[in-house]
Amino acid sequence: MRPNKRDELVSKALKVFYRDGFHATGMDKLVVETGVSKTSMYKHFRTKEELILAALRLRDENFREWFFKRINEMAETPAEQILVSFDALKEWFEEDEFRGCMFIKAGAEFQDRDHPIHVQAAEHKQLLLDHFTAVAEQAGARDPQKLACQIVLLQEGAIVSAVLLQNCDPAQDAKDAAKNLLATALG
Amino acid sequence: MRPNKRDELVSKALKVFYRDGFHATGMDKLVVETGVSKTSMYKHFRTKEELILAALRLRDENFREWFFKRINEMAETPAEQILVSFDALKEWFEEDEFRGCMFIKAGAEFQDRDHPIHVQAAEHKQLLLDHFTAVAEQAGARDPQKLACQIVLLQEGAIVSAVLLQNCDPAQDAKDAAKNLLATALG
DNA sequence: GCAAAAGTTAACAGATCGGTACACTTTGAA
DNA sequence: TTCAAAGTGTACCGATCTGTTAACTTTTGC
Repeated sequence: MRPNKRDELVSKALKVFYRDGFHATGMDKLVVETGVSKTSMYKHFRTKEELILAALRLRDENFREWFFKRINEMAETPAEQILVSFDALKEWFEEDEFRGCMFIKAGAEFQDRDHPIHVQAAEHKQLLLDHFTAVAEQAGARDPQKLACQIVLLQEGAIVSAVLLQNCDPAQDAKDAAKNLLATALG
Repeated sequence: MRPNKRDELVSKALKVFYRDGFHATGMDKLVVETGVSKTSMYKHFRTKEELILAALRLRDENFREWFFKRINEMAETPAEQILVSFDALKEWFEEDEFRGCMFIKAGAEFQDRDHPIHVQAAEHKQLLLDHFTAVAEQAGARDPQKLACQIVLLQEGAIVSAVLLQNCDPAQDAKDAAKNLLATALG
């Protein structure tokens, strides 16, 4: 199995799953949209679930890499990095292909807490939380874990609001709320 | 058509959709779980989509009624009402049957912004936003709309975190963040 | 008590689901 | 050049999907 074909499949499947959802995307649609034959798909992945898990793994890597890189480009100090994370989110929200958070959607479609897909979605959120906990520590927060929970909570809320609400600017609102939190947690 | 049978169907279908998801719930499963014959279902609703819309309508009524009633029981002043909304959410999170927000899930399974189900999910969020905008006005906030957006954003974030994160207390974290916001918006 | 309304069971369409089987072609390295 | 690995197309499997049909029973209002 040449690894590039497999990666190509996962990368294209990711796009379709993100755009159309997991249950709503059948394997036959993936054959058409990815250009990879069904036989080949089932050589690489024994089940649709395995393919979804691989797509989520790739999404997790891609998103965190982009998110943290963008944050580092925009700010240097830990406190500023927390704030500009909302500017990065805003850029994401304004993309044409923006369709909300893939892991919130995965958790919504596979609700059983023991389901591998739900578990993997939760792991992604935990990784983000761990990152911002470290940043909050560097920033000298009184209670870094709590501050990080609150920042992540604001991020989740901004994403959901960006999907379901119009006529408002959730990224900006969340950023302003974060400013308040930082002032209290650091002051 | 006796209205109570129809209501019974919608009410039971709501439970199944909430527990198992929309795409994952077939009409045959609904026949078994609701005890209503398939023929009768399709007399009341021409399509599954119409049934989902009716279930979401009921959920919207039930949830807002419960939420606002619980808030009014716990606090009298507008500012306090905003704060105790997070205590009400916490009670919800601790229910055995808690499975996240039905409207976030509906928006996640039906992503097209023009899709009737997505539209209806967005309307629910807008109604919540309108309510808290009015409360923020009563509380004398400088920018009631913005404060309400932020409060709702914290609520959404708390719900998502309650679903996907463990070992943390999103309702409490969100409440503390809301305290900060209120101090700034009212001070 | 009787007709109409509302309900039931059960079988059935036609499409799609995840997944497999088989025969064939392309690719890459020895 | 050759040969195995990897990929393709297509037909197919049984199950399940949304939705329909027909014959029958229960409930309800008058």
